[in-house]
Amino acid sequence: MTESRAPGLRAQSVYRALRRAIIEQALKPGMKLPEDTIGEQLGVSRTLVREAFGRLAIEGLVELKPNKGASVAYPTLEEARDVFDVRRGLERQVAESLAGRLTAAQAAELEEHVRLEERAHGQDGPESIRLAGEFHIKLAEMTGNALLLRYVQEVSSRCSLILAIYGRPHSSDCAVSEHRQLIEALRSGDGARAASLMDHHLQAVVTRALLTPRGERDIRDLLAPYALSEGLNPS
Amino acid sequence: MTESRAPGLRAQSVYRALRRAIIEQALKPGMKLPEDTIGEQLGVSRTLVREAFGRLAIEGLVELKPNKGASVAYPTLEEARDVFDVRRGLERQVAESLAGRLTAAQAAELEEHVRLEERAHGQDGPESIRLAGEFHIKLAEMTGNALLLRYVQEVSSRCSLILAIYGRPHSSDCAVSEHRQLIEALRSGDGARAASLMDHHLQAVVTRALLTPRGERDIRDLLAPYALSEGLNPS
DNA sequence: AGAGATCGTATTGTATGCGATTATTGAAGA
DNA sequence: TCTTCAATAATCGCATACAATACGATCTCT
Repeated sequence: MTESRAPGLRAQSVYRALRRAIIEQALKPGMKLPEDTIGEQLGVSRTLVREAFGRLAIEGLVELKPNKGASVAYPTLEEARDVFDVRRGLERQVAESLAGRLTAAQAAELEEHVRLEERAHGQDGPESIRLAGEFHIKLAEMTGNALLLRYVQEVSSRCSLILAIYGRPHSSDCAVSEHRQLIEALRSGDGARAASLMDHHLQAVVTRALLTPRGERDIRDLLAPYALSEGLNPS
Repeated sequence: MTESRAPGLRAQSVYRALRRAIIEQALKPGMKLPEDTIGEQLGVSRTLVREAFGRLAIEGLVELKPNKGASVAYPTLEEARDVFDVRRGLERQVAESLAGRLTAAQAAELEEHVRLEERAHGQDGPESIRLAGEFHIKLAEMTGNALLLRYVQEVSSRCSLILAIYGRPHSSDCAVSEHRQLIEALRSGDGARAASLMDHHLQAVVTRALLTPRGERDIRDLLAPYALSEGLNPS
């Protein structure tokens, strides 16, 4: 009696565990993911691990090369742009769909959330990042459109991964004030304005996080830590 | 030597086979899908079938109930609306992204495609439906955004399934003329107009296919074929 | 010593097996 | 005849077993 739960639930647990581990960067981008090691660690067989891998691969969080196994995805800058573009489109739709249809309770919930964000601001903990992400998820939930929610969740995950790779140390990715404005626009029922705000907000995230040219900017910066770890002295 | 192909390829074959079978309604909505029957039929083990099921479940083509197995999805009208809503948003984005950026070759390809559609019009064969769907896929491809393409493919599949359930006999789902107008708008670079055309085009598909109230409209209509097949005589 | 071949090990891809859960059949009782 | 319940059969969830491939180390030959 290890802990036999409902069927199909352990599979999902594995999926969720890996997903979180990737997003929180316990598993770093590019890292190799051997099936049996992970299965062993999580107390399940390779079967379930593979199942989780399949799902994560579809969501773009792991890469799955034939006969070579799985590794944490390492999106290229091009893929990153694609993801952000789609995300903007998706969340624009969220905003349009929500404008003027927000119940009082929902608006209150959002404002409470923003308050939490505000408090967590300053501390650069993962808390701040998580909250910022959850704000967008909450909005998607409120549309009542399950598919839209799923897509937003997916692109959000991928964005986390992307920012982990290409983002600045901690740019506190979402500005709280922008969230506030957005709520206000949604309340007032101005769909076009809400959509536009959302669009610019996400665009701002990209520029703040510096998804711009950078990238293979300077090889020295990429190599410096390795040099140090080897006791070498970069000129 | 049955036909051992590259590894991982058979898994995908199973996925594709099932996907097509569902979309072409060889496997009808709601139909039960026992793992070993299908595996036997396709010459693979349950393992690969399950893998395919997982993917198809994510894409909303099969439903997967714990301990009860898989069946072809039978979307509710609500889910159907959600899917079409998201699709409109997604394809709006396709249109905006493509407006003014169409190369001459691409435009030519689209026009050729529309010509094919026109020819296939009239015959109500599945050919006509397939072509109409492919037009939208082609557009998504041309954006060069892999994620956007994937999402559009997914919602397209689901729309096929939905129209199979709730659609009129054969409403020849896309009007050729609307495709023509759209191409013209894309050429001229008028993004707003292209987006709007796309939006209305897809809206028109919904109304043509009668995704409106209907549904559990009249039980007699649903039962009539069964009565006939039993030699019964509906009053 | 270095380049290349060869063998062993690790890891993946797929099939099969076992226990558990659910569906189905049939018989007994009302 | 209809219901109820039990036994059996079918199916699923998951682990394990086996085959194929890729990776790495040793060994050889120049």
